[in-house]
Amino acid sequence: MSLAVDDDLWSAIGDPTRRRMLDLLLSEGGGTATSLSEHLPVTRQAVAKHLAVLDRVGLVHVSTAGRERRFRVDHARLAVAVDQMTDVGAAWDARLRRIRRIAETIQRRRDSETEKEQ
Amino acid sequence: MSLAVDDDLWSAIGDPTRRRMLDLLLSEGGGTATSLSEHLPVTRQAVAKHLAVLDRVGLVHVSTAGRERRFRVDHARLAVAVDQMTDVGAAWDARLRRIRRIAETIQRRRDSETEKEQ
DNA sequence: TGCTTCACGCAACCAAAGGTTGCACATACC
DNA sequence: GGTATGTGCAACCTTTGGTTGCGTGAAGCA
Repeated sequence: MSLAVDDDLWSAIGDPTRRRMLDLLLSEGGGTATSLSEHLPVTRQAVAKHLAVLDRVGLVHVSTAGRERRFRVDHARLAVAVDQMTDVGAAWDARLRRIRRIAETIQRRRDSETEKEQ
Repeated sequence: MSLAVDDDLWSAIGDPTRRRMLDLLLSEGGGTATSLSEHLPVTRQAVAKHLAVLDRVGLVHVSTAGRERRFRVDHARLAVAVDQMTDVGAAWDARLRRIRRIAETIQRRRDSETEKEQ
């Protein structure tokens, strides 16, 4: 059960605004702080801070073109993040499934015992 | 592509400490603020605050027994959270997959054109 | 009964994160 | 040159995750 999750990467995609930013960057094939802020309920400065966070954990990369700074998603890195999410989800799912199975076993055993008593 | 994620629920499981708390509560079938804090690198008070957050979004429930307040995981609610994680992961995975497929198509087209030129 | 122990809750306080406004600066465009 | 626009930087505010300190009430024991 490899719950060795990269907390930095996880908390980077944990923020709702940053998740939406990644969505936008993916669907539009890149963007700037200004262009992203136009599709989000926060200011350009807030977006810029989030982009800095995403850049620090390697989820996006910058390329300066004139007075623009265009960001695009690092697909490989995002894939790693997706894997981590899937892993955590699968681990919990398995655990819940196991607990339920045990509960059902106990219930069956109890049923058969009341049957004997009758 | 239902990216209608419950931000409260998501950010509840977004915190690393809270994720570990849920792990502990699941594996030990419940616990108190004090018992959890013994397995975590934070104080009982910090754990208590996290438990309040988890309680607010319905991921755990309390039952008072004497001077103890025992918490246990709401399995159904956690399953919802797991579903959301899986959904987001699947959405991004699909998007990455589609982009890669398009890129490959373009590459193939380019290859066949250079072939013609020769 | 009375004293001690232990789980909790509450309040004050602190640092980091997410957000805002305001302003200075550089590049593009007329 | 002058104006518009994309950025960066700084100050500031609020929320959140964390701490310490202290008061209280139920359990357990002399």
